[in-house]
Amino acid sequence: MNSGPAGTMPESPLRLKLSSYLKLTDDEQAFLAELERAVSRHPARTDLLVQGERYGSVRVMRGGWAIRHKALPDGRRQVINFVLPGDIIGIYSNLFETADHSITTLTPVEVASFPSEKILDIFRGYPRLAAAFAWSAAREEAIIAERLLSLGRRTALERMAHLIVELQRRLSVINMVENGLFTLPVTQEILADAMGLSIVHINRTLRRLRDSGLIEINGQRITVNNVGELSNIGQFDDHYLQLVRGPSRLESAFKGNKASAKPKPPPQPKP
Amino acid sequence: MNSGPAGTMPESPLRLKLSSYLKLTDDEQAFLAELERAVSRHPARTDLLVQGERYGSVRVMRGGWAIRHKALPDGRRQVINFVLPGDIIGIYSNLFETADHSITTLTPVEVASFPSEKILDIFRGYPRLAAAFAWSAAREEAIIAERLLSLGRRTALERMAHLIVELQRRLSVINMVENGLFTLPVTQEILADAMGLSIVHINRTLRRLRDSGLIEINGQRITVNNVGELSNIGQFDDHYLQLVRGPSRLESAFKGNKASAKPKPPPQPKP
DNA sequence: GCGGGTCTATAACATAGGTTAAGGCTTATG
DNA sequence: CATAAGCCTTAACCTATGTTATAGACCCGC
Repeated sequence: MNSGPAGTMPESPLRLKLSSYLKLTDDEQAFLAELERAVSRHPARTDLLVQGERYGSVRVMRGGWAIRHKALPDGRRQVINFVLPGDIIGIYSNLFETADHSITTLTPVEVASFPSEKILDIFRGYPRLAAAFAWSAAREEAIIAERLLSLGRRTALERMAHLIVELQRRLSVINMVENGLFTLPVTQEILADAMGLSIVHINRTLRRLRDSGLIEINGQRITVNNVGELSNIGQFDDHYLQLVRGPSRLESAFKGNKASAKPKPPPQPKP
Repeated sequence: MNSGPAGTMPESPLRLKLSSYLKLTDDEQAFLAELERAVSRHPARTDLLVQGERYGSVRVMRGGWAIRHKALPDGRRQVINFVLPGDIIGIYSNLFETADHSITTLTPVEVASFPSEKILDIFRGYPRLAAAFAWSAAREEAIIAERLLSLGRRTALERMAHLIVELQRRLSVINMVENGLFTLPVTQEILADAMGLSIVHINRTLRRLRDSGLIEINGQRITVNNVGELSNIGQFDDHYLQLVRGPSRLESAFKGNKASAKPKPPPQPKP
């Protein structure tokens, strides 16, 4: 996992993630570091947020894993997404009265938080950063949409293959994969709830993947031996993850905008 | 459908929708109207956006239905969401290079569009509107997450019931439901792709709902006879739709912020 | 007013994935 | 050190949903 010299601020996964989209200026980096300063720790299996409760501040995962999940009144549960280091919890959904989902830690976790109102400051003062945050939010939505495609149209085997490749890709960006090996601190029950399958069928499916030599699992360590084949099986197309792809569209948007920003100052909102 | 006197600007569904969240000032309404001025029409079964192509401007649905969908290389398809009047296409995903999904019209459609860069203007000049847009985006994500729960954990009958109630609710906000009756311009094939089911099973499921008298269908007109029971079956909880619920959290956020906005002007971005 | 397309409807049959049950392994605990 | 609590694993059996096939209704262009 990420760690720095004791007492120092370790590398920020959020910064790493945003950097894959946009080269941040020193100024922006400083502001970001400021946002992430108030850090708290929580043990594994703790609720950071509970369906129906009010949102507090905006949270940024700095280390550890969590899940975002929704439950039906009768107890059935769906994991919406895995929350990884660098992920932001409730940037915009903070605008809701109460949460329509829960967030629960899977491992001990380190979370930074800042008051929701800061978002408005970002909008006004750091438009590039605001766009990077919006990009991150859009990416999260894209991940969920892709998962919807999985649950709706992929078979169990395809789903599992797809998920494993996705997690590997997402973790790579924040330097949490080494030679196809990463930590997957997730029980088969949670996998089942994430893939819309039964726990037994998850087991069967993992067995098939292991038997065909595509992956290896010992404990919470998983090794991906053949990403290519796994991607084929899952019909994985990294498009939706919006990883590094040439000069950012945003850069040019701002170039075009810089000009218009001076001659035409934005109108003042009426109180 | 929405219509106004010929030649006049008809009521804006986007304004209606946002108003359910936030009372807009005259100024904000004017700006919104300006954003929606450039209107174009498209026939049914037209692609407004194709998976893999570049995004153009930001689009606002003013009338008609569309679907947002993703396809697998082998042709299987998942409808991610229904795009209804008042919905915004690609506010933030515009920040991506290319689209990871397609948008296709189901009916003739009226769409307003404005250049992506305007979003930055909104951020800077109309923070309340920016928040309302963010609310709308977060709501859309919540809808997708709820759909994920449906596909993962609800049975076919429950899914259909849930979808029907959801659509009725969403359409109500923009005045497109009368006495439980609304237009559903959707083939069973599209329903199948939306619910992750086969077309045959959609047919069976609709039949059950019709036989139990909960709904009536003639052509594209659907009547919901018993929302209560339908909601029960689908375990429908309108929480995720974030409909009117008391004094908006946002209002107070801005009250709190108004004070700090003056004494502490937002820092200038470095060019 | 006729052929062809599209959509709904249903029946008969097939299967992916669910359920139940049971054993074993590991770690925690008194 | 014995018991319990989680978790993984597998087998046997079951069912919700998929597949294939066929027919009829409707609409459209010529």
